[in-house]
Amino acid sequence: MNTKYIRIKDIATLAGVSTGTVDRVLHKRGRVSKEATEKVMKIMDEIDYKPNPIARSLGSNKKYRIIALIPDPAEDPYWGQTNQGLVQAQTEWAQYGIRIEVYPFELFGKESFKKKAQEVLSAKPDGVLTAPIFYDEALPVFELFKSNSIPYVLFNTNIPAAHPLSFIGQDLFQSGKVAAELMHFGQHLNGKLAILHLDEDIHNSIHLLEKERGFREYFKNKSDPQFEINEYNFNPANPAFPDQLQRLLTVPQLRGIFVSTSNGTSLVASYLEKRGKKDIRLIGYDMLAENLKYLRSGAIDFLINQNPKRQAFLGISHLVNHLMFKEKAPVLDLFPLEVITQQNLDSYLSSGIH
Amino acid sequence: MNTKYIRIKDIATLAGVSTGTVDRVLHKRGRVSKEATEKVMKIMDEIDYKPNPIARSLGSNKKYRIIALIPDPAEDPYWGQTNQGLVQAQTEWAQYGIRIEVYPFELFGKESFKKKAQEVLSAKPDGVLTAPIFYDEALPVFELFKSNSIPYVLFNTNIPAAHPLSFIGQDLFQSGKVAAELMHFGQHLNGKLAILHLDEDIHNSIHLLEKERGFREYFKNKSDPQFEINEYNFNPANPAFPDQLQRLLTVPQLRGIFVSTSNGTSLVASYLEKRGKKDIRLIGYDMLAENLKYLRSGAIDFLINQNPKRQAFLGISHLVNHLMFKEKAPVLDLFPLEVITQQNLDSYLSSGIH
DNA sequence: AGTTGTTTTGTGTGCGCACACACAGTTCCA
DNA sequence: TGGAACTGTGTGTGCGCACACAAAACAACT
Repeated sequence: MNTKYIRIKDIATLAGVSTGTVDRVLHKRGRVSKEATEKVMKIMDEIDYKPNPIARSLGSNKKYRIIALIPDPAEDPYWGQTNQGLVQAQTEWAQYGIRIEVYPFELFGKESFKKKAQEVLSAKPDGVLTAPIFYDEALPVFELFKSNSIPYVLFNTNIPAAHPLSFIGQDLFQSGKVAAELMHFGQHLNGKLAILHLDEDIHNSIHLLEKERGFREYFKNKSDPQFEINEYNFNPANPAFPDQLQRLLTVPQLRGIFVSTSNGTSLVASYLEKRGKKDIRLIGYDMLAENLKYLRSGAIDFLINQNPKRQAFLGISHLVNHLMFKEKAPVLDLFPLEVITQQNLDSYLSSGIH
Repeated sequence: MNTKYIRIKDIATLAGVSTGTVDRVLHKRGRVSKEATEKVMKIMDEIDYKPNPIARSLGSNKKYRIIALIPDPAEDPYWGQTNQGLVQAQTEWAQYGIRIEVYPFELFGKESFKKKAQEVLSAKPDGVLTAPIFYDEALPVFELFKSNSIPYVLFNTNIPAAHPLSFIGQDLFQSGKVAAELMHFGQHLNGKLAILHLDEDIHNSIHLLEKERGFREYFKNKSDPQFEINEYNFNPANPAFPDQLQRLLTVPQLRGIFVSTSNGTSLVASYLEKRGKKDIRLIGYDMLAENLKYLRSGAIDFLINQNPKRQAFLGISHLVNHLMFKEKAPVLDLFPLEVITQQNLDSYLSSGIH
């Protein structure tokens, strides 16, 4: 159990060349004769050389610039939490010479996204972290990143076709199933359930549809109480929205509402509370301040935590590990589907990011 | 936003001394005149010097030995998971010259604990991670550690009086409340609830009593369905145990069972399944293989995840950061009270340790 | 053989820190 | 008054690696 680690110097000795040559072979910098390369390669095959990441990052005294291309954090509390993760990552990695710049785009602005993406490109960062919420617009951007060999990590919404260095997020289909399970649990009366999408353009929002699909899937072979499931697509920007919502709440035998977006839940909760919550179960997403308020009051029964803060933080970490320590990031980093209740809420708040 | 970081050399220049002197002041090695110390201290006050942990660990090319003093992992699946966390920590930190040794003691053996603790002491490790499940026996051991200035981190069970470098675990009182909340949720009939402790010596097991206290606390101001709560202390080693359990399940109007230990839950579940689960809700702890089986089958409704694996892993990490990077570990690292259900189970399993 | 150009190889320096060691200055006592 | 014993201080080396640069080897021409 000797923990004596092999150094470049050792390889050099074994191969009968100098450390410089080994270095060149390791980094594929060329300028090495065929013979020397082979000698080194042979030793490398025999020995499991693991470069010391600490010495590596000390030696190559590089500064890295990472750009986060995300919806404007000021515009939306969910993305505000994302931003917190970035700030935390910045603090954590600052001493290693990592600089994180945020390029915000408008939450519902596809054009804004495209424009900012271009800016990111011309800024030539060492790495990019982004949440590709517009599928159609995102894909060509990643082609550009790829051809400029800028590594990029995705979070929140996955686009496997983009072949990112890493994706960080949740299994949204399964997330819908969890919501359904919680909706179903302990119910003893037949009735109706509502899936509520609060978005401007539901058809371009795969992530919401995935959740709905999971939700419905769960109930396919459940019959204990019999439920009729309906979905509603409301646009909060629509003036008729409050009316639509009011009407929804008066649907007879409504047993529960599942809100697929993090922002809408508190709104529904407020309406529900106003007219007296008559056993209508409410399930939504994320620990936004507003949501927590209604979780505490009991208007919201469960929240599923997507943990945007940690998603962002880990996104940066994966990039840093890739750039700085040449470690390979997990292609898929799926977060657990955390169930937040009135009673475990504080334990989540105080635990920060692990 | 200049990320130019301050080095020892810079401080030396500013203070008008050499780097060696600064080094001595920083490490309190003595052999420095009052004047020089003051000069350096003055600069240190003005400037926020953060030593580069990377260079630091490279420079002081030290190897650290950490001993984990835990119940025998082979004896018990819960502690088996703990051990997995240690293995993972070992892999992670091996390249930094950290060696982790496990000193197992018998799960119910106080004498064994004392004996092993002595061995740990004479092995003179650089740090110790331990789960002090025997309160009375643990305290004097920590006194010894302290007087030998061996830093120690506690997990699983907290003994604040031991003043460890760091404690990692959960708020057990709150954990009981979460269990109660889940037990209460969606119930609509009056009846009885059982708290089940499966332990040899309940009175020395503060952690179980804490959970019970939290459980009862929750129901203090709940009356929607009216519950009568009884606790049962069964000793699994007792031959009468199966009978006792059988009898418990036939208690009329029993609505739910809360098992305070991770191991017992699956046993109760098996009995429950055998006689047909008639709406008796079952809540227990931890993602042990057996528990997961019954969670999947529906016999167990919820598990609260104490995450022994991550507790152990982070325990080591805190120690390493303390030893190697001289970072101060959080005195209290409380984990979130994770609620595991049939549907989010897999997302937890696949996510590993974050 | 000499010059120039090209490829290959080795050596040196620095990253920021820890720590050993050497040196200068002081004290103390024979 | 010389030397030992001690104190304060600065310098030097090494950690393992990356990378610049110098040196060497070779090739291709005059």
